[in-house]
Amino acid sequence: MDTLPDPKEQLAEARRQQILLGAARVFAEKGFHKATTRDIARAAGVSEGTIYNYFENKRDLLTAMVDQVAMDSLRQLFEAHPDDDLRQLLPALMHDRARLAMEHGLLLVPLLAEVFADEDLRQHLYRQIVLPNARRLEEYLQHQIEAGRVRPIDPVIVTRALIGALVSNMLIKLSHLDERYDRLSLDDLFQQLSTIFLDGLLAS
Amino acid sequence: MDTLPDPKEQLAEARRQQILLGAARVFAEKGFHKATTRDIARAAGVSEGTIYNYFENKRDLLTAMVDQVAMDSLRQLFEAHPDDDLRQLLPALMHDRARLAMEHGLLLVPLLAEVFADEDLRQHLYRQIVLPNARRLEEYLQHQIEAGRVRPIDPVIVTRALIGALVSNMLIKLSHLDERYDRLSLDDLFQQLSTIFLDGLLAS
Amino acid sequence: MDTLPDPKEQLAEARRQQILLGAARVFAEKGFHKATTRDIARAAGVSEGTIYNYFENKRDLLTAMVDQVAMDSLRQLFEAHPDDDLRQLLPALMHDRARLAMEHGLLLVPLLAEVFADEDLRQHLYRQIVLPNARRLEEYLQHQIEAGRVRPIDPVIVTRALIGALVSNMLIKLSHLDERYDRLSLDDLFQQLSTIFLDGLLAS
Amino acid sequence: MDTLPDPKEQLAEARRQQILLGAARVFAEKGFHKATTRDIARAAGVSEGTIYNYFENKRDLLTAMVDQVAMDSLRQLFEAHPDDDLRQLLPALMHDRARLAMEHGLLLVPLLAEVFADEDLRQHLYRQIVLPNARRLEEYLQHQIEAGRVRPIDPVIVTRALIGALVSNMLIKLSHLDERYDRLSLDDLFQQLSTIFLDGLLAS
DNA sequence: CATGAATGAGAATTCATTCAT
DNA sequence: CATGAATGAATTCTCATTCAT
Repeated sequence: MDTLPDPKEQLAEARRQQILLGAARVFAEKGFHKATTRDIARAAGVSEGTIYNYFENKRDLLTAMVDQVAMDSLRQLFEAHPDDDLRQLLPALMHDRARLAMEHGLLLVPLLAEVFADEDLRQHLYRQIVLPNARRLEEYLQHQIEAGRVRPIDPVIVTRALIGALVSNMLIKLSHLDERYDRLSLDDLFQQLSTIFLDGLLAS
Repeated sequence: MDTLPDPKEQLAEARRQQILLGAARVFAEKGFHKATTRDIARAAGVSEGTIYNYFENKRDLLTAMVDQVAMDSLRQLFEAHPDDDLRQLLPALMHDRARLAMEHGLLLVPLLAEVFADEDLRQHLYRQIVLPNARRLEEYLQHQIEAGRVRPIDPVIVTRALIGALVSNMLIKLSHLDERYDRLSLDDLFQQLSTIFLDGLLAS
Repeated sequence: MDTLPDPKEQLAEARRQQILLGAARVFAEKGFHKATTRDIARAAGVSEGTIYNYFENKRDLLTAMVDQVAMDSLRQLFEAHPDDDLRQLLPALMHDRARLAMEHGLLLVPLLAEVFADEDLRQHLYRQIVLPNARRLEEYLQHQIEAGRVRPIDPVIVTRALIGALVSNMLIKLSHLDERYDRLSLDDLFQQLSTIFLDGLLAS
Repeated sequence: MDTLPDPKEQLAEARRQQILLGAARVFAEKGFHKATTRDIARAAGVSEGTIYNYFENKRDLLTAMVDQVAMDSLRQLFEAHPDDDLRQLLPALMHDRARLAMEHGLLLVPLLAEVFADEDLRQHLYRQIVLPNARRLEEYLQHQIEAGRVRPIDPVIVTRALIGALVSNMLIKLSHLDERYDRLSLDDLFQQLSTIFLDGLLAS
């Protein structure tokens, strides 16, 4: 229904994906700057020139990746858990985002690197990925607050706090920066994070 | 007791700082990769060659900066708030880390960029800065848990969650990524973050 | 009599002209080197590949243009002014060559550029265009000298002097290099150039 | 008197000349576009990087050459022949310009090529070289016209006609485009050109 | 130690040309 | 013949690092 599968366009899209995948692999291994277009071409199984038939320049590969990840939004999640309370939603949400992180593998790390290094890319990522997804959670929280089921805390801050808490823990786990995380299952991690955010630290 | 102020060494140390400061300024403005040694030399008021009398290479400037930041540890904070409960400690801790971020200004952003891009630097930063500071909080939390004042939640996870929540919010605020943060004082931000972590989201 | 209009060949010739025209337009606008085959294909309304069905390579387009211009020779002019004396012939000749320049527009400039840059092309142009046309004037001058109506000056030198004088003035006028030429009609220009060559500078 | 010979600056100027000379040699041999920076570096006996310490980019080498040639102006000539009439001045002037052409050798040809190809360079050359030199001759002619020794013909046109006549003949001779020029001495060439411009073609 | 000119490896990008469809 | 995606050689320019002065 979206687009008729014009065979030509389909082929082009496949090529795009092929190149993007190759680039992702090389970026994940060497980081953006140390990845040469030669590396990328080789990894994607095309010639260097072909890359430029599908992307403006090397940086454009990054931007395209951001948009790629952005496609995979939270919409389905919220539709699948319409009226759940936070106790069910929060772990599910973490699982979903974690699944995304695992799918895109360590590509996330070099992507983040460039996001920090590049003002424009940072804005691009924030607007394309963070904001649209965050907004759903914000709205959900707002409803819960109005229903009296959640403390009156700024949903914007909560959302970013959640993202930060999740990302930092995932990063440490995936990068094997701290061996204590190697003995910790993702389920346990999400469970504990959920508890923190739901019930707070203080013993009641 | 540490080092007698050998006048020669003092001069050298001053020079080091001078270069580091210049580098920090340029990194903050252009990011690590777009900062040329020429820029740095100019900003520091020395010649390019002189940089290499004090630092191995350009990347070493980054490493040195990490160590610089690391010096400024949490030690004093915990000594100043020995027996405080979390309600006092948490906002103070955030203020302290935020002060650090403001002091080093947006240098943090390019620093983070390279931290993500560079495996070794990532480990270096984690071990030199994150771990030592985190450990103090972990220990503190452990004591509080044992004393029954805090829920039995893994202090390691809590600590990283706190760091992530704080860093993500600060980053958005300092980078002006989201205009809603422009109307939010740091005090309010810290207050809300503290509440989230202390009391949780759920209405009691 | 030359070639029977074989409909197939006619179509091919039309295509050739179509491509050549597109190339001329692009060359005139961007110069030879900055004109890409893609530009040319687009301007000619064909695909890049098609260009290579009609021309060996990009440079061949230039050579073909030279020959194109060469077709338009002075023959008719001399046939139309058989017995005129130099006083009539010279301005007519300048007009004719100027008309040619205007017709081919500023294509001449990038063409000249490559002529200077490319030894082979330079010879090609000299032999295909300059020599055949110049020879007619040389012969005419030779007759006039033998008839005592023109000073005994080397017709070869005179001819090149005339060409140079005409081309340099036209170039400055067409390229708007000198605003004083903007207030000068072509007629006046040719009149003055003719006077110089006919009567010389010295007051008699 | 112009500049105190600062030894450092002198060295730098020598380097500049060294690079310019190398570039001139390569340009003369291969033309501007086919000359690689590698070629130029090798010909100049420096590394590629060094070129860029003295010139903005490859094209800047051309611009610098234009200015170099421009230095060598007609001033001395007019000062040496203050009150001469055209009969002496014209051949002297041609000799002088021809000497210049010989000195800079066939560098002129690739220079001209780029002048035709590059709008900006064309203006640069016209203003830096042609205009200043032409103006002296124009003024001289104006005086002679007012004194009644030269016909009242636009000095601007005459000057460009002279330049064109000289350049075209020289180019053919130096490029060996026409074997008839191989049997013609420069002196004879200049003598005939002078006669044409002074006395005109028509037998008196 | 300070200097900054010289170095040259390295990399992104372009584009004429080919060729399978 | 027409197409245009794929190719990859070729080239300019940058910049971290060295080292003679």
